[in-house]
Amino acid sequence: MLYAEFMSTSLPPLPPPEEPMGEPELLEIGLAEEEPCLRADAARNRARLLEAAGRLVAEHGAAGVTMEAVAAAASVGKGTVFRRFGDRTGLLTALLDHSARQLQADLIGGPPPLGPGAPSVERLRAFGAAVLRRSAEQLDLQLAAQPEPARKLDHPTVRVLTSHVTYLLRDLVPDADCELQAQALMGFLDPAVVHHLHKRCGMSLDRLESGWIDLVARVTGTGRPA
Amino acid sequence: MLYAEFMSTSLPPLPPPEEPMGEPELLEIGLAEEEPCLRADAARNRARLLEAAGRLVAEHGAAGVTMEAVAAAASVGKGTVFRRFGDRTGLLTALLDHSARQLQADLIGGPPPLGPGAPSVERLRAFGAAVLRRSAEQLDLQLAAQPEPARKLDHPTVRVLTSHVTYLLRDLVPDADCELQAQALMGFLDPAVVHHLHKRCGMSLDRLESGWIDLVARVTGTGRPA
DNA sequence: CATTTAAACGGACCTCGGTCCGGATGGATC
DNA sequence: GATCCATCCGGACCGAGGTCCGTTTAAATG
Repeated sequence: MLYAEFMSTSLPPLPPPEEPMGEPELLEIGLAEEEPCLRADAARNRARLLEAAGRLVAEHGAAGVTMEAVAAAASVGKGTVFRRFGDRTGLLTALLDHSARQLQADLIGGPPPLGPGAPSVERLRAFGAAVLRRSAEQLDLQLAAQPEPARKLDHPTVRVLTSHVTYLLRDLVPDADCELQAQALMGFLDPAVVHHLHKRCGMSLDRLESGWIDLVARVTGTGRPA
Repeated sequence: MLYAEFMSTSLPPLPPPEEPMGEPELLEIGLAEEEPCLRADAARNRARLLEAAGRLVAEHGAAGVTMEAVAAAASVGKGTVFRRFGDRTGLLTALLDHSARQLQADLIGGPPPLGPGAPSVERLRAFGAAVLRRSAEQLDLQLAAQPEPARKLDHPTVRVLTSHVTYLLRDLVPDADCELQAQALMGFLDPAVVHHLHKRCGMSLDRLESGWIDLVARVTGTGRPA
């Protein structure tokens, strides 16, 4: 099964989908689809809002990003913020969108070992390292952007990553229940876990990365890397 | 190292503690210590509030448990609810307290395979099954009771369970970084994950339980059970 | 241009979690 | 039983997220 095909059939709504689906070229499968065409003023305000939000994060941390504050900083009405981004989570997620797309692009078409070309085990190891690094960089934003627990795993961005892991696992341990094992692996990369281990318990990122490598080795039954 | 000793030294605040610590008998290590002695009226109100909250959960689900509603239902002032339980999370957690204590007691002193007496690998399998069952029963409450992501893993109740898993892993894979592997295992049992897989994706609890057994086998390097 | 309309705007308004503080009260002390 | 004070009580109050709706405006059409 082709990667793009797998990703597109494994992503859609909850009940596992059926339609075999046609073709690749659908790179940004799981990200907020570009609002097709925004009216000029809307686009301008959207840009203003993102810029204002970014500034607020830089100045006061994610906690300082109040919807009213953002609206004010962008000289825009509060309602506009909600219409454009839905809710606070949506706004914060939009702030992370660039790096999320970058990661996805690297997974799908970047150079090995993250992208295609390397053996699946190595891709899986590189995946964890990349996500760990990315989480560490933007931890407060990542944490603040999480929706309520009941929905966090429904979020397209997360599902794309989980699907990617599932895809790699299918290659490595075809007899296992890869969706479940993928979920277990992803759990380790959850921003909340990274925050707990790294910030609260003071573990180094290197240690977390080693933990990931080890975990991958155990789950896939491959030996530790040389 | 004795279990109680391990649990008590591995639990305290973030920076890994040192003091070797004295002795066992400290069963309820990680649960909200009983407020020593409550004034008569305070105790009465506390009971009323828990009863009212329980009723509201039963009637309208966890989402229907508003602090003001609980206060009203218990014929008590809103401030009283917060003084007693700190915040909404505290109230919901108190509602889960009984079952949490029960689980802890079973782990520490219950019959095998959950309690001591069985081989560690079997205890670990039983642990997952027990947590999975418990989560499934009280999913909405478990989800609603979660504090903000940045703190959820600091919660004593969670730390006790994680420590338990770490303890078992030390016996099974002494050379691994057991704290990290334990965290990975615990991730699979997170209510958010259970909710996603069971409710949203429609996987059966049996399937999740099998996934756990398999995960344990992989992480510990023991074969699948007979 | 004039017209039309879907889309965007903005801020009043609502709810809910959480805080504060002046007043009431349980219970220990004498 | 009178006194005293730590504790508790209650509800006014605040801030932040989220909704609503009457008004404005971009831009497509003729």
